[in-house]
Amino acid sequence: MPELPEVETVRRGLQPAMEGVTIVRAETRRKDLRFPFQTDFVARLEGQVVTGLGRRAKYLLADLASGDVLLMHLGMSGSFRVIDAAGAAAPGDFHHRRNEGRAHDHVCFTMSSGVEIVFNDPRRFGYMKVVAREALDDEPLLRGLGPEPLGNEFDAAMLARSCRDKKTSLKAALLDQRVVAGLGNIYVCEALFRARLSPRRLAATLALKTGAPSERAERLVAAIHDVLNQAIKAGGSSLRDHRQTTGELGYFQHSFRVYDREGDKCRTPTCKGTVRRFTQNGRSTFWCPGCQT
DNA sequence: CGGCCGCCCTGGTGGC
DNA sequence: TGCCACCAGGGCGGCC
Repeated sequence: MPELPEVETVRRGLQPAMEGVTIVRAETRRKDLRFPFQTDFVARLEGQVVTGLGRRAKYLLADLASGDVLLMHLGMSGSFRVIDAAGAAAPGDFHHRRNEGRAHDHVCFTMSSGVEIVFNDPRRFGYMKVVAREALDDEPLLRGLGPEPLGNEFDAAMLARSCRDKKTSLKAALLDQRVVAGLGNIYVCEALFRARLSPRRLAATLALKTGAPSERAERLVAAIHDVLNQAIKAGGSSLRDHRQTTGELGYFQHSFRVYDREGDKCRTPTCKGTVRRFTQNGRSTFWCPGCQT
């Protein structure tokens, strides 16, 4: 579920509940998520003021007054919900009692405001880790991440440079978090469609022989920007159970042009093609062979 | 080392 | 209705 737009949506949902607020109590309801919790996980959180909530690629980073940073990753199925002091999980919602607990509620933060923040993750591919801020540059989970796709340094020249010596497909290159950090299967498919580039095309063809970016690289960067910005504006995509922290659904899935549309008509007005699906590096690729070359 | 595969885990869906 | 195979948004370790 969570690619960059979904994680950014979660960050914006959690920010008012966390920033400037103290974690009074941190509770882990099992010994591990993807990895075992650190033995001092709870101790390093309790009593700490969250001074800021940021994002790097698909990671959330909560800065703590102690100088530690709480790293959080949603994996495939992780979500947060914010329960206010009255017990409502969403405005006007009085059906959810505090501490009621649902299946797969694994972590609960009780904030000094009375708000509870609950992390739920059925598949447990998500994880949390507390790291000293000065050790963040050496943190294995973050080291090696490529540029933020919406950041200033990510442009056609940079993308072409990091792809020019690759032997792999454009699809695989864009899913490689070292090339650009935060895209997943959905937004890679959508960006390639919008840039009219085939997922099978060699990544190296983003660079000219001189090493300069091809016009394709310019188109691709613009398409990545567009699709991510539009998805963030829509509150992300809700496939299956992804929700915002309020429980509301994002609605960008209605704007998909190829993802999950196998057999449907291509949405390019002048194209009579059909959306196709095939497996690439073990994952589904959706594309229109009529539009994408 | 680059690239690819298998796997971690649970749940929903679609076919029979 | 029940059962089962298959699929899913991520990313790591290990293998070639």
